[in-house]
Amino acid sequence: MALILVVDDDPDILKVLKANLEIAGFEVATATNCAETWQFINKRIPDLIVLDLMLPDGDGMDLCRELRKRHISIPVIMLTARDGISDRVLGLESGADDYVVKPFEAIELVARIKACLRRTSLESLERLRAGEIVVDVPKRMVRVRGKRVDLTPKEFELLCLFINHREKVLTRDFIRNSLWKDNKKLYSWSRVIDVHIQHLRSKIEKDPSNPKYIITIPGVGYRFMPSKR
Amino acid sequence: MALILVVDDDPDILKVLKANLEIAGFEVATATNCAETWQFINKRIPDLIVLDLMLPDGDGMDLCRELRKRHISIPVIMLTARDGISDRVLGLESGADDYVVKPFEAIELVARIKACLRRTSLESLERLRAGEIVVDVPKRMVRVRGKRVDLTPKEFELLCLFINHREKVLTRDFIRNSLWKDNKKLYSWSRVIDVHIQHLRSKIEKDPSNPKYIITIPGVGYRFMPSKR
DNA sequence: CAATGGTTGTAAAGTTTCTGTAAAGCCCTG
DNA sequence: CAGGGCTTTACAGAAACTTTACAACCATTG
Repeated sequence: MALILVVDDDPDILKVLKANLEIAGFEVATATNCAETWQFINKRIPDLIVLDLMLPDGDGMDLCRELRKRHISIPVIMLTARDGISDRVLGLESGADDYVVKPFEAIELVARIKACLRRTSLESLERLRAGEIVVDVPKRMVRVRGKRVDLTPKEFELLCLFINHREKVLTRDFIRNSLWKDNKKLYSWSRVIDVHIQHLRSKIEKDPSNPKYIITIPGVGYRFMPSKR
Repeated sequence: MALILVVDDDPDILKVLKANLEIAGFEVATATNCAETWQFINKRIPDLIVLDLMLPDGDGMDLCRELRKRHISIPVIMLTARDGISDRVLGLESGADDYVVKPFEAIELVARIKACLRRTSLESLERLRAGEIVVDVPKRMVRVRGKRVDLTPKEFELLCLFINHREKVLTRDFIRNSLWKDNKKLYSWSRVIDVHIQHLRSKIEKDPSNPKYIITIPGVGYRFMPSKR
């Protein structure tokens, strides 16, 4: 059954929700703040997150946005305190899939969770495929020739970028602008990209010194070739 | 609208798929085995093929390989029986663009078909053509008489310049100002341009010593003539 | 008609720039 | 403070660019 991560700073609410969700047949994990949430997510990706808007060490919306930025696209249901319209709009804009206004009936939450899971399981388009490589974006899992491969966040983003722009030549400028958004500055002469390419090759190529997927276009950039049509 | 050819030996599946795809606005043709598939393809090339892996008179992958061998490069979506070994084999062997695991939701298949068509139809834009030469700019790929040709950055820029100014005589001054922007100085007596022309000719001309595309205009420069039909 | 000078084709050598790679340092988190 | 991930650095080798030298060609000229 599906694993639900519930994040709220009120232990009473957590207790009630956990009980109700388990009755409904879900596996339940809990966290009380942003730090714990990340900690959990780094270990195991749940199928859905129930997220309180206000957390002691941060904002639920920021957390949600950050999830999306890292290509973690599992559904998020927000718990908002008041039902001010602005909160709803903000919640949905931040990438949440649904929201429930406190105080709420546990039954309603369960129903929304089920609906959300049903909806998103159909949209399983989050699977990217290129030749012998299969990327399950929500689970952040990559298989190459059937074998599981663990990628770091940067490597994962890089691979997604390549697959979404298959066959096109990506300049280093383009890659830099895609993976190092505004806040993180990166000197134009930095060789980080090349190094990440090196790491990615060593993980997905059969013979990294004779790459079949990530091809170097000297003087320009790199090209991802899923097959040899 | 796009024409989809669905190949499956189960008439029930065919019926369901046909109905769903037509609702989605596609024109649908069906076949139940390899023989029928080839028969159809010889009459009319569809925009996309949905192909069952197991067919009564052959293997979907073989059919797919055969398509590629005949340079029919329309997208193929495979229907595979189960996850597991099959997708490893798929990845290794066939030239399919995507696959869907049975049993599947019709919605997912439609979504994948749309994604696939969107990808491949966008690709046919941004293309330059000149006689037997096809240049795909974002992919930086050049085909001459159907064969792939690798160009260095300077050669590529030079070729694009020629194609964009076809039939016109380009002086060396003009070429120098176009490819060597201000920062890079280039002595007026340098012969670099001639050397690059030489390299380009050796890659795109059938007989480099009797060029048909890049014609020398003595005392002036060069002219690109794609005219031969 | 042969000599001359200017222009282009061509191959090869010289030079510069770019890339692969390993190793080391940094920074954050647990 | 240990470990993992990210970034920098340094250097060797590869690729591309440029120069150079010479042959071929053509037109003009003495």
